Amino acid sequence: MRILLLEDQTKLLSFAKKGLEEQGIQVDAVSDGDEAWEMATSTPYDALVLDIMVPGRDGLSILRGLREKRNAVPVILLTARTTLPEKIEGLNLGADDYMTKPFFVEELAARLRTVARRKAGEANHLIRVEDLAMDLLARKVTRAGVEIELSTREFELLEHLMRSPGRVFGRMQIYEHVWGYNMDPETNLVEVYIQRLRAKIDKDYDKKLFRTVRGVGYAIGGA
Amino acid sequence: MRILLLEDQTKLLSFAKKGLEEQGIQVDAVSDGDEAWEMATSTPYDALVLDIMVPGRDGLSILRGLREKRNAVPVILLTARTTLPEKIEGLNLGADDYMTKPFFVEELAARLRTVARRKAGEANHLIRVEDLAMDLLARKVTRAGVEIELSTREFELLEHLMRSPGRVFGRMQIYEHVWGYNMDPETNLVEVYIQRLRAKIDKDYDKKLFRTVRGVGYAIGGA
DNA sequence: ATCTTCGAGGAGAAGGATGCGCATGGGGCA
DNA sequence: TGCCCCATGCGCATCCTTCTCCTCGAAGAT
Repeated sequence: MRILLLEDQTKLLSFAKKGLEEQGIQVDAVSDGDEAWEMATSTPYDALVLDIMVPGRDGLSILRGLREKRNAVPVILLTARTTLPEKIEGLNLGADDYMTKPFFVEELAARLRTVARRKAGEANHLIRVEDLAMDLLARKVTRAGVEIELSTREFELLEHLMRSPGRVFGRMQIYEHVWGYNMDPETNLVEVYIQRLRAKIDKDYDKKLFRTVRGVGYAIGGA
Repeated sequence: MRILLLEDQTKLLSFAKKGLEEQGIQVDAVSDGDEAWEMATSTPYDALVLDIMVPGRDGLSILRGLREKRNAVPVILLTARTTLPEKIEGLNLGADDYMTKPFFVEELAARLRTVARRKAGEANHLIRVEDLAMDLLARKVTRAGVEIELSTREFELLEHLMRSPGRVFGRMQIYEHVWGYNMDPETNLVEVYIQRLRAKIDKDYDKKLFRTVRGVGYAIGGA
């Protein structure tokens, strides 16, 4: 799970980030609203935690903007204890939960898992590996936000690999899953398609996501 | 979230109740219109789902009665596939959305969350995708402000696509939603209608809204 | 230890076959 | 008379095969 955390008190920010990461939640931490907006609109997070009062774009404004763009990412708002009306407004705007500062990091982590799971039924069609994202419903793939055109076979092969990042698959295994029948030992289809995916996905980037394990098979990411 | 569900086919009623509750929606299920009226006027529900054709007070009558009492609770109507005029009448009476039976429970749940999130009274019968706008009430479609004439089938196919911008639908899926029964695998109806919509909507514009995903289906818009 | 050799496995490129989706015209039905 | 549906031919993206060249790594020689 990867989230964006917006909070302008840098001390609290780093404290919360650390605590959440101990619980296995990846956190991108920012203290400026405009920066948060940039990241929220360019990265498919599993959830956002937004402080309402921050420099730049405030949390409510970001939330409103996202919902107008039909972005249903789960959002938890952070409010000062006094600002009740804003809580209400936040929930009306489509926030999933709110927390009053100060808070226990453990509780924030628990709520994050809850809202992420609740939305999972609607939104678990996203698979991410590093900066590579696959949207199963829209059948689109992007790397670093740039869309990549894939044919049907290419897409399905990539999907299979991305569902288990880091895991090495043998050729037979891949063939059975993606093509659906037993492999003619003479063919090199898998190699050909791996090569095509490499050309489209790894070519323009320094960081290579595909990994060849000689004599065994292929894996994506996870290192 | 707690809702009232009125549907006279008891089998469908219990099935839908179960499905919605799995998604965390509390459901009071009734099969009689008079009973539904009693409960709707005495309990503050987050939304109502009303079948139009039921024994006792019918769904449209309940809706009308509530609006006359200035009750702005969100309402989704259930209609048979054939009854087009009643959809429009329902929207005119202040319904927030309609669904054609049979429907997928997940979709009903999604729409419930949508209408419940909206502020009461600002029901929105406009669906927009980029510069393409569909008015469900007036049953009119415009692109860049220019009105486009569509036949009934064309309209309903477009409506289905526009309700989930960017999402790719398979031919069978489309056929089941728009035509309502199982597809003869030999027909190419969907292709023909997509082609017609393209001719009317995409032809004169540089930016193409329709997207073909070979071997899978079609989508509209979506970034 | 380091270097050299060699075989198998993998990368890469290119061309033919396939079948999906586009396009269009015509017949049937309210 | 529109609208809906069916049927047919064609073009092109996709798929798969084939062939060649390159790379890796083991094993023996120095």
